[in-house]
Amino acid sequence: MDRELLLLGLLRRSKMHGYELHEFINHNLGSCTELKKSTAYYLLEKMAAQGWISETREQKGNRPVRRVYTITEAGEAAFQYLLRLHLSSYKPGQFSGDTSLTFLDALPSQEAHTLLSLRRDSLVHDLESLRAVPRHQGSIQLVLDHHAHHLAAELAWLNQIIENLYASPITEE
Amino acid sequence: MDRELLLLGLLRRSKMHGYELHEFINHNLGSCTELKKSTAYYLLEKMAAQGWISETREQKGNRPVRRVYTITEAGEAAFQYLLRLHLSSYKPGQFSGDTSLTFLDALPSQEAHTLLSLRRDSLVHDLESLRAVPRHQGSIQLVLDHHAHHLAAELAWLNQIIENLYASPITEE
DNA sequence: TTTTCCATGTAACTCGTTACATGATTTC
DNA sequence: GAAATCATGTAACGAGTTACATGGAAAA
Repeated sequence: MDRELLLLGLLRRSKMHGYELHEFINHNLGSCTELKKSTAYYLLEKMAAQGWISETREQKGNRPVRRVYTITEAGEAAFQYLLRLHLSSYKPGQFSGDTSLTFLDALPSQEAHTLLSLRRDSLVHDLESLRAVPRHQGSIQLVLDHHAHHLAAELAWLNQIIENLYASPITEE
Repeated sequence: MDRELLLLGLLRRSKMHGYELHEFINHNLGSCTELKKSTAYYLLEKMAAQGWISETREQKGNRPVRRVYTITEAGEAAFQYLLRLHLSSYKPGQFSGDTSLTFLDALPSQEAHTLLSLRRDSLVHDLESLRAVPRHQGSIQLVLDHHAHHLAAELAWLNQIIENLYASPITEE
């Protein structure tokens, strides 16, 4: 229902074909959301069958026929409904690698330190590349900011944990 | 691979049966992680087949036979491997309802305000119930803290957005 | 005595991914 | 002429959930 919303929302702006949608998402939201090509095609077919979008065909030269999708009235209604539904409630979801944290004390604190430092590195890397993304207009930027906000929060937290690991080892070994 | 790690980690502490594992997770980590009963049974069977855990049977009175699982050497090795693997890298994942944020500007700012306030309410509720959880020892507490940290970050962010919605409406209508 | 808890199981299903295959077109 | 891009498609798989079914035991 989440990815449907995404596709509907994009089709609301302008009609597009599958490849185009996938590309747009990857380029503009790739750092926050992922939508595989096959998933896009799959969802588009499904939504077309549901009557949320309608399909017209285009062809250029000898290339595969483009299936260009337009949002329908039913689709617009679904969009409006889903948007409100998702906006109005918070579902925590999982935070990155929490499970492994559960067992951090199974490791010697020195190794825990090393591993978490690696984690921090990959986090910093993500954060940097996110900040390198050019600004968007409207609420797309909101999503990017949101993501960055969380990464920053995670970084702060990680730093604190790593520091504490020096101060008071939590090892059992 | 994440839930496997969780089950292995718990079985490392003491042997348990499926129901027990599920209950432990729900009671102690329920606010951060979810693991459905059937998923637990399913994974336990799979891991037993893989040789990561071994099964013994117990029975009390006339109740269904308990399948009690013990971690094997192979399981311990897997645990050690998976733990390091997961600890050492950060995978951002999705942040709550980001998709809907992408299209926030499709709503009149007053309604956006109302909806996000609702979202904040549910977030505050989650945060409060998380803080009501009694403290645990060791790194289980780490996970709870981590979760709380993120909820707090999300709350701060949401508050800021909601405020901005007053200051400078982003509506198109 | 009715509800909740204990303890399992399983068949069907959804969602999404992986890993392929095809073939024209543009760019280097 | 090789590589990347355009544009689709599909079969098979995996993880996890839903929804169901079974029954004894303990608690209200």
